[in-house]
Amino acid sequence: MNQTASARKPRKGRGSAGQENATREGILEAAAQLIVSEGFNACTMRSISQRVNIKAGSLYYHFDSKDEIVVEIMNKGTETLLEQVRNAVEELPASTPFVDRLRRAVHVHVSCKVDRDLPLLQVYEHLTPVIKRQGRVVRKTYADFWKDLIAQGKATGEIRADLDLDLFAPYILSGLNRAPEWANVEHTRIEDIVDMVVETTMNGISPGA
Amino acid sequence: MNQTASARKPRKGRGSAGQENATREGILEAAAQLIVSEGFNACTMRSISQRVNIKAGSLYYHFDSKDEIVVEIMNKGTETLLEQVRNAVEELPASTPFVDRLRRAVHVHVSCKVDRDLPLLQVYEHLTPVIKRQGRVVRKTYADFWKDLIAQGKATGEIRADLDLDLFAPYILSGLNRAPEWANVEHTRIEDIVDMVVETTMNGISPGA
Amino acid sequence: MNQTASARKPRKGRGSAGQENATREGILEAAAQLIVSEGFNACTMRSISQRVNIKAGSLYYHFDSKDEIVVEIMNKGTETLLEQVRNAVEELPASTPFVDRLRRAVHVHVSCKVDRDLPLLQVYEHLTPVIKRQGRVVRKTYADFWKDLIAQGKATGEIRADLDLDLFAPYILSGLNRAPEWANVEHTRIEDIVDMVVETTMNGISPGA
Amino acid sequence: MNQTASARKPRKGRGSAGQENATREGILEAAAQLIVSEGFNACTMRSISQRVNIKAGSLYYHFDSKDEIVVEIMNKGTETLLEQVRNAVEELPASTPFVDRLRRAVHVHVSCKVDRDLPLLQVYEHLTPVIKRQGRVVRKTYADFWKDLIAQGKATGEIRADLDLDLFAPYILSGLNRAPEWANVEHTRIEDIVDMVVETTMNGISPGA
DNA sequence: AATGAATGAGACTTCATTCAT
DNA sequence: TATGAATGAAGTCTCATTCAT
Repeated sequence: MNQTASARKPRKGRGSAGQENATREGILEAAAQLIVSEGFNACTMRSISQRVNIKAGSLYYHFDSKDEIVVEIMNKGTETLLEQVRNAVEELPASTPFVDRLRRAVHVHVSCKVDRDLPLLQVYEHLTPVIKRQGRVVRKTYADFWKDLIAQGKATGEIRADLDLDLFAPYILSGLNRAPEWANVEHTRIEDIVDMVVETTMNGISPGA
Repeated sequence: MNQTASARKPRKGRGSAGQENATREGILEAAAQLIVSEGFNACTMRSISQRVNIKAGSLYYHFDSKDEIVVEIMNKGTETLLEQVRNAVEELPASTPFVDRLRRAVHVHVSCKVDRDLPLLQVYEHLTPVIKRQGRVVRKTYADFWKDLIAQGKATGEIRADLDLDLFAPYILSGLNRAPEWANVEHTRIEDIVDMVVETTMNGISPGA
Repeated sequence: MNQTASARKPRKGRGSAGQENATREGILEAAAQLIVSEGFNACTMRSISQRVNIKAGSLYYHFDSKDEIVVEIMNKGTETLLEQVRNAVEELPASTPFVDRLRRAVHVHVSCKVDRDLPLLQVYEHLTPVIKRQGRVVRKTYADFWKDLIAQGKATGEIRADLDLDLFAPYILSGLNRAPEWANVEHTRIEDIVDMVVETTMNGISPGA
Repeated sequence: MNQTASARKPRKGRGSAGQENATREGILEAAAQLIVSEGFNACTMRSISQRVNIKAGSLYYHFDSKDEIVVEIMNKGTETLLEQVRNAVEELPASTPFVDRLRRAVHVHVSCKVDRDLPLLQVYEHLTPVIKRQGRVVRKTYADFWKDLIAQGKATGEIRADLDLDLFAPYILSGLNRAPEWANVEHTRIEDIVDMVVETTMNGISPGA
């Protein structure tokens, strides 16, 4: 179910997982905050360790390398986002029209990507392609969710049958992912962003629609 | 026209500007290639200097800092892109319908972003938000071009009057910029990408269109 | 008999010495294997502990320091070697001529130094002079055995009376100790090595002999 | 002629080789001194750099890695030793009997291995097998010199024809190399060592000789 | 007996930058 | 214009060791 979880170190052992996980999560959270607020280069093992109040070397008790930390952050971010969006959409009544499902998904996605309390979800945009590559698998899972979502619209005839989902899904996600970058979040209401995206996505920008 | 030109070192002074510029351009080109092919972290002052066949310290005769190099690359990339796209669109007869202008712009934009011979144009995606911020001004110029383009469509009634360009322009650009990332360039024809983008942008994905 | 025994931790106290010793030996064996197969630097407290299936910190219940481990290995190696060689020689009938005693000693020494199942005996060559210094006492015991052996030859007139044993004994041992290093053990029969050593030692390399 | 020389970095460029080499040599010398006097582990990049009065990072201008330094020391040591011994032997009149050639070679070898002013020549015994392996080639050259030397003795009938040089040469060298270890250099005259080695090597230890 | 977690010292290395020549 | 040599700050990581539990 959780694809990266299985890749985690089996260190924790028996029941003390609570405590163990606390430190691990703390490290991930701290690193994510650093990346998002100060930039990727400012996220050093030393700066991370300071935020968690341990010494730099101690990080290596919990992770094998800085890379492991970064990759786990990246994937956890995507996983969390998937969870949030999926849950929100699945909460909707089965009869909900596609456009409303879409709106819901877009809304949650953008909200999350902009929420300062969820640094893990914003890390992605700060990473270099070289690192991003290590998140392909998880990211594909997320893209697949969107493809499914739209495919359902196709099935009910609410979406054009000839739409190539393999092209369209990543395309729309690219636009959404950069919301924090292009929308001056301070001065734009999320609802306006969502409305614009949903409206143009469904009906396009030509007046005939 | 060249907004960063004023930031250049006033050193050149005499008449040998030709020679000077050659080296400058060489450095920028080399750095861009490195960033694109090996990743931002692999682009060090030394690796750059090797590609230009000089020693690391000599770079400082041409640039004040690495930052200057990177920022200039970034901005030059955007400027070149703007030039390419603008020229292509302006070449069209004045009577060209909006949808064809759009198609032209999208085509050139995507082609450039994917062209391995134009590393400067691909650097942007490899940069961290922290650095990207230093390219706001030039990037705004490029966004303004797109806003203008669409605004013309509005003026002729080919585009819905209520479209908020301040939101829509950066949104569509985000999707386009990441084309190299989401479209498996090896297996997808650029024409297909362009068609999909133009079609959904104009008419949306609902079947009514 | 066991000169390092007195250096051991007095912890064991009670009666569970059997169990205790088992772990101690296991640790020493594991460390020796590591040193011999992966090199001295690869022998860390953690790598040792992994081989014994305990955690690094637990090693300190059995030993005070890594140094203690290494020194004990080194000395145990020498002690074992002494035991082996001495037993082999003492098994010989009292009337055995010197040359055959020598041959026996050389044979056992070289065989042991080359035997992959006796890592403790091969550790010595992997140590730095700084550490080796801590094994002087035990090593002197071993050298004394050889001096005695040759002295017996002197006593029976089978060896030249003017030979300075304090110089010669360590000299010949140096050559023997490095057998694994200089003899390509894969392609040389131990018997050939022994024959060469004994022959040249007894009669020299000049043809007159 | 000099097998490692060609492996050196071609950095120096044109004529300033004198200055360049000075620093390089200084670094090697300093490192060798550290290894010999304080042990291999005490020879860190920092401690080396302190002795040369530069900062640790600056060492990397002259060498690519610590390994390169150590390996070069090791090989330079062997090469120098070869030079010394070969020169000394070749100085002898062509008519010099084998035993005197041998004595000369042994003398120079042992003297060098014991001379505190030639730290490079003593480094070898402080190295781990893992590192030593990287010196095989050069060391083979040295062993070959000794094989040649003895082979000449064979040719003139001064040495037994049936002696297996592939076994004997490395064997005798092992003993000689450890001279500093086994001979208490403070209290033993080098001449006595040499005499013992030459005498027993030529005539063996049996009285018949 | 053993472990989980951490420490502190220090290892090697990289890199942008400087500057006399 | 360019270089050789160095710097200083910082980076990631390793390791022997400690100690409360």
